[in-house]
Amino acid sequence: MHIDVNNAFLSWYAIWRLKNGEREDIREIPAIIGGDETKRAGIVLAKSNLAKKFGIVTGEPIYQARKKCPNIKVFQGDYKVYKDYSNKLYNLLLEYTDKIERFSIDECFLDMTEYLMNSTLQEKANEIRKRVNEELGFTVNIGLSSNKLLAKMASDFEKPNKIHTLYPNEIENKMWSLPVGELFMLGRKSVPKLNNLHIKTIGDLAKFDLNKLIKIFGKHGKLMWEYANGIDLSEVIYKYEPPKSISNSTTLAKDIEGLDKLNEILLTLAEFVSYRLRRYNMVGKVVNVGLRTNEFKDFSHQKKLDTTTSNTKDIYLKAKELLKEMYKGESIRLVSLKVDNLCDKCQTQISLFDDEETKKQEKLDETLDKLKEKFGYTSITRAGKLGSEKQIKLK
DNA sequence: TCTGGGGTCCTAGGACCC
DNA sequence: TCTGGGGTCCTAGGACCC
Repeated sequence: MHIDVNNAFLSWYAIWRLKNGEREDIREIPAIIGGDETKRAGIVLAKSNLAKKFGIVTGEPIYQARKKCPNIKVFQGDYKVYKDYSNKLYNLLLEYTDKIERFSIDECFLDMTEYLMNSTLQEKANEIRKRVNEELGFTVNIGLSSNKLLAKMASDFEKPNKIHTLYPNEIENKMWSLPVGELFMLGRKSVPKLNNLHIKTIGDLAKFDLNKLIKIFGKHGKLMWEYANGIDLSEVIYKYEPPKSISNSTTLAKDIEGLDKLNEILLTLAEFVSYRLRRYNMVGKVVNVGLRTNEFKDFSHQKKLDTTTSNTKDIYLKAKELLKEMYKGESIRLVSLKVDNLCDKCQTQISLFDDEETKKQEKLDETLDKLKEKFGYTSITRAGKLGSEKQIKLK
């Protein structure tokens, strides 16, 4: 079973508003959830069905959406609200099976093979659909099949508040006539290449020569052919999976130039990334700094650390080093900082060079973290980044 | 006031080793 | 007799997802 919340961010924000005394249901008007335009984050994150009728699509700039529908209402939404409703949904689903994969904040896969008791999958799905609507106040689409890929494709059929099946014997009828870009994992780069091979529909792809696809697309070629034929052997991953990397990035309110200013941003990011790392009780081995120029050119550099760490200072110093070697004076729009190759802190060996300075830094981070937990993340900050604080926002 | 943010996985080239 | 054949690790860039 694949469960997908209809217009998740917008629906959730709508019911939160209603609960907080607003009369207007933003699901019933042309409305979108969007980022902050004054901070150059003005893109459409979710849309109401009426907004969709104007041709507004997720990911496009808000100003473009306004051109399509001049009296569209724009809301900024609230990530905490989304998380809250996502958890409510998850808890309801736990009544049906504990084999749930949280694929994203608004999508779940349920392995129902051992949990049907005396009812059919259809009956269970219908009960879930109804209960979510009545008890939580929003709607979901549910896809049913014998594997994850087909269930996911099924939940994407007609919306909202609907249940669809896509069993192997239905593939030809229900899936093969769709445009090839509708297939999961076929994005905006692959579609034109496939079209050039005269592959327009998922059916065309399914019947295309597998070896040719592998020659052209490598592993991805095999995957897309299997998906087009409804083949997917992957399991529902319901056990906790620790993250493999942790990153934060920020689009700056204005382009900036110069190492000093960029370093300030890096420090803010290093503080946040390492704070999150410590909250997971993990350490990382690789630091990666990414930049986007005002011309939307992306580049990045990465380097291994001598020892795994979650220290703000270690990560910041390495990031600074990377920035220095990659920065050639461009005008910068976005800065990102990622810590990669993570592992549990308790599994790592204590470094031979775990000197006094490292212990001091750990103690400092620990103290700052406690203050942040108690008084809020922004309650305390480093003097070295006071200038950058207003230019970037972190959740 | 033109184009977010957080992830995972893959590929290709180069360094280095025996 | 111009310069083999494995392998691993590291890095940069890119595709895709929600």
